[in-house]
Amino acid sequence: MEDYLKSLWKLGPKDVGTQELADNLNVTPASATKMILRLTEKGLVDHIPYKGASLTKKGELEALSVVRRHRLLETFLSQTLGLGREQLHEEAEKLEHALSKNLENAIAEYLGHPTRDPHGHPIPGPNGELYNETDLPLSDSPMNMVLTVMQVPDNDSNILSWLENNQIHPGVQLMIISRDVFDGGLNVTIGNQKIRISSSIASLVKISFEDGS
Amino acid sequence: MEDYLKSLWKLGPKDVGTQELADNLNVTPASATKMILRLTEKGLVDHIPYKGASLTKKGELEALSVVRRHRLLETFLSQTLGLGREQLHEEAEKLEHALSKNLENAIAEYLGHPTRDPHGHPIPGPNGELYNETDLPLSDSPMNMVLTVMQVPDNDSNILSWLENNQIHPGVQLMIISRDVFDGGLNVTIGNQKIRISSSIASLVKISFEDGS
DNA sequence: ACTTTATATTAGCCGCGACTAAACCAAGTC
DNA sequence: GACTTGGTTTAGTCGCGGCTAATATAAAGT
Repeated sequence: MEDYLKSLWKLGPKDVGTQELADNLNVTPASATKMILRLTEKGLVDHIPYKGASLTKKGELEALSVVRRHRLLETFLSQTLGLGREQLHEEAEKLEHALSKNLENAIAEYLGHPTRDPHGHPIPGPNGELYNETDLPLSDSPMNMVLTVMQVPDNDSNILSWLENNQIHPGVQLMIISRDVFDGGLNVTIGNQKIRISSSIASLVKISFEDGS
Repeated sequence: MEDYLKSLWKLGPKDVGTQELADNLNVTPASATKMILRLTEKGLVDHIPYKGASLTKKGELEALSVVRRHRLLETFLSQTLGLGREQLHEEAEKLEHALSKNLENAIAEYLGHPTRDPHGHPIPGPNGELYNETDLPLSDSPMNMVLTVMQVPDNDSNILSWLENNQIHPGVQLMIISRDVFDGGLNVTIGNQKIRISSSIASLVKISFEDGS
């Protein structure tokens, strides 16, 4: 149930189709429909048959609570155990549903109430507060400017490992040198390395123009 | 399922009755019977109808794995977040089922492969190894000897809070001054305090004669 | 030996979350 | 306007883990 709310949040705020939701959760469309009905019953979701589903205010708060637990856990596991960024998502995914409010608070306290997880994703506050998102996809960013990496994806450990191997993670600075006209691939400098980033990956990395500190 | 294995282990190794098991898990006897049948089916439990159930070798290993996760988590949460001893059990209870082998290993590594949890309970090894238990109940211990507290109970936060308030926790040294003939209550000195410990609580505290270090 | 009593078990139900197979709807095509 | 098509929903099933109510069994007392 919490997984469905989280997916609806991630795929939203637009109406999400059954298929899309099901794919996201590795579940059949039939299962998704059934769950959507249950969530609608509980007042967490608005559902227009044959159209799609979206979170109600109540559902959104619930979803943000799950996201908060997830990202706090990632931060906590990274900080204490030093897990690699590419392992965090999977572990947090399992633990998030078993995290009590108490422990959530203790962890937040311990970490000094962080606002970003190790992938750079914003951590919702205890009441679902989420500050305005201003980071931009690397794929849409201007050339020849110093850019600070702010966010990397969390859910694909292959991509994450590749990024890690190329020193791309939050806080790192880089510059786009050229952009391939045909496929949108980027040539970037990072430190004194030059690497090429495919457009599909570049669209998953978010940057800001300011120094990320 | 894991909870049933854990309870059977805790109440064992004797045959455990349906009632006793059900009480331990806050569940009706009917539910316990049903689960016992399922576990028997899986080869984790031996069941003699109307008699009781006990773990098979396979079931015991599974149970020990759960206990290991539980106690590692308690140790981890205590160490990192500084949770009070009386909060640990409840939180670990929830998380233990969601702890991957990977994370279990990482935590054990981080903690330096501890052999006791914060309540002094032995932590089974990764393959279920459990060293010989030599600690004795305080209630059965001789008077006028320096005793080292080795274990306190983990599952009753009221008792645990009381013990904590009276400085009784693993590592502390105390001495039995006198034993009530009628109810078995103990008068003990601990530091320069004198306190009385009821026999029911004394039977839950385990000690050793050696220095516990 | 027969009956009482306490404990165990079975039967039948519910909710969650998954599945397959079949029916259904909305859209775009001919 | 009828038809194909692709996504959606419904119907029916399963396993897990709970429950209540009814039944069965073992053990103990008369």
